[in-house]
Amino acid sequence: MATIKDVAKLAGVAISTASYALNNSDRISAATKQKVEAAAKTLNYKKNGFASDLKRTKTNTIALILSDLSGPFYSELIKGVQDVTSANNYDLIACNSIGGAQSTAVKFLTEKRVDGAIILAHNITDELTIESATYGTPLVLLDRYLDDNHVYHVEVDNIQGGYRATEYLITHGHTEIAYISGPAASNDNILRYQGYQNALMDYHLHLHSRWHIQGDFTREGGYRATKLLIAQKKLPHAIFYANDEMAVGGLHAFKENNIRIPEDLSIIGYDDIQLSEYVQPPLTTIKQPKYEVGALAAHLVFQILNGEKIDHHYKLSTELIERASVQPRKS
Amino acid sequence: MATIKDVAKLAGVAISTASYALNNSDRISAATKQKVEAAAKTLNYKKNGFASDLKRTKTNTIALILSDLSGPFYSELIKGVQDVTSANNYDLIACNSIGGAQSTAVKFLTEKRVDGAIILAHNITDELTIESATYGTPLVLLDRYLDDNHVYHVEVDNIQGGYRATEYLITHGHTEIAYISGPAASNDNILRYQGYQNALMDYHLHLHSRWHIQGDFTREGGYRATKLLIAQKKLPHAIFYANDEMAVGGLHAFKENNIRIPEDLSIIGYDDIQLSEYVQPPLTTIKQPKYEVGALAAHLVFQILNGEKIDHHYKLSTELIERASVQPRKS
DNA sequence: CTGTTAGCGCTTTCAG
DNA sequence: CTGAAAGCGCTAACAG
Repeated sequence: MATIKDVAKLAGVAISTASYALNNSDRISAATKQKVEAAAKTLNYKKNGFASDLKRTKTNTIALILSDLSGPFYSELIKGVQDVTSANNYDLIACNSIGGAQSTAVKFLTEKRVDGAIILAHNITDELTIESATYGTPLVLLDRYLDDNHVYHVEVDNIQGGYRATEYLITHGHTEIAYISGPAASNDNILRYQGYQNALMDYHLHLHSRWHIQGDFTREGGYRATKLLIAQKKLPHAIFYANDEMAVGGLHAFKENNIRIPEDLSIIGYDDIQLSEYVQPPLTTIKQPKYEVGALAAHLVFQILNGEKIDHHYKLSTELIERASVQPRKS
Repeated sequence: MATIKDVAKLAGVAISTASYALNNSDRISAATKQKVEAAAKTLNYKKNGFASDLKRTKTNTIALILSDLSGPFYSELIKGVQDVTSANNYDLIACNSIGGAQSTAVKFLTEKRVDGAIILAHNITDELTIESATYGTPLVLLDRYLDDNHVYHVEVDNIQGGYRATEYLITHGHTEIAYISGPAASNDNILRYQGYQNALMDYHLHLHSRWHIQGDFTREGGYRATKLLIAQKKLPHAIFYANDEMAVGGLHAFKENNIRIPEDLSIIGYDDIQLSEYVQPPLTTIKQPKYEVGALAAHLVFQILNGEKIDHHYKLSTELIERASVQPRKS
């Protein structure tokens, strides 16, 4: 492999000259520059990125860490991150955190291979996160809260979202509203449930534990939870699924049991995934500003990188998307 | 930032000793190792990944290059890649090729930041690809063919897939079959069309140019192409959409015009995207073995990395998924 | 088992 | 405008 040394030799100049020429410094005469470039071309010279990163002690790349690269992608979020990253002339790489401490994500975080990172992956431990943050890599967390001076947060207001969903159901005349939850450990889930409770309370409705069914954010889980609900003799008026995937699973269950949505029962989801528009009936749901989350997170990284003092916490709000899965209750 | 030098000093050993200790070499006594590790801990030492990559001249990571990180993800494909990458103890990063020569992808390819790459991105030029391959990075191309000694290919048999789709329509009694194509430049599209032509020929059916409508693989494009088809006075018996996205768009168009699928007209798609199962009616389509493509591609990278001599070309076959959008023609 | 030392390939002062 | 030289942080001979 040709190095800059070879290029310099072939061009008949000093190494530093070659380096300057290749990096478009204006200290180099046009003629010299030509020579060097020609030499580089004939040798098929490629700069070694690591060597220069090492020297400059910065990488110009930030990482987006996700629990699973192959998972359901937050496509909009990525787009947000991507747009501002490239606007700042930085590179973006995505890596997964499968494998915990052995994962690519941890390695990149830990070995200073990136200048900053945006994390949306529950399986990176808090300790590791703090540790990485401490030594100077700006870290923006998207899915949980960590009280550390070097860690920043952007979250969407899940309490408000949960509240809106529930309130919408209530104002459509439903009073018996079930909540099919995500995994108990999920922060998002806890907050949405919080919103659900608040709404119930504000409208003086009772919270029945029989209508809090455990799900897990998967379609399958939504299906099972719904079956369970159906197995209980009495149905609620409406169901708030903690995410759309589960609502889709629920739809299957209802179909199997000949329960019509929204005639017999209204349902609302959360997330506004692509599918929700196509399912029968189209799902009314709470949409999160995913693009904005991504863009904001990336912005923060750059502000921190620039040494600006900024807040540690940002909260974005949600939007209700009305489709056809909720109907006023005809009493 | 603490370096290995600091660690060595604090531990009272030589730099090399520290390095060995940190890398679990068995040449180091347990006691020394303890000392070094303790020192590293108190200094919050993190190895600098680049420095060691530079020294070892390998990175242990391979890249998966996609046209757009935020695009419709080939989730299964990524999973395939991921599984074999981590089985080989390698890291995987995904980067996007938006921005052409300025993109992260090109930078990583070109600056030797990865040991190998799998490319599924039309916007990386052939020249660049070959150039990168030439200097030794194993490259596996997923979406096109390039005749270069250093470039490897895995593709799914699109001719066969196109043939199957068309044949399926024919054996259901349809003789006037339209083809809504992808972008003219797309290799996949060309091959699928080839299969379509072959099937028509084998069954002695005519190829009418009025039934070859230009699309672009997007939902919107499928919608427009379908509108166009509808605007012509006569409808075909069936339509083969070069991908599912376009078929979904087509469905919208038909709905608007009160044309019932599959009663009035049968349609078949290609890809088996997640949506196709949920759309009304569920889409009959050609499924590609995406996971296998990903896994095989990653396998190849490692074989090449190990200096094994392997074929330059692999072809996987497709599968027809029967759902409800095709109906036998009642003449 | 431990220490000395020579680079990996590049950037960047600092003198010409 | 150009060149010599000093490292960035780490690894791996090699010699004790």
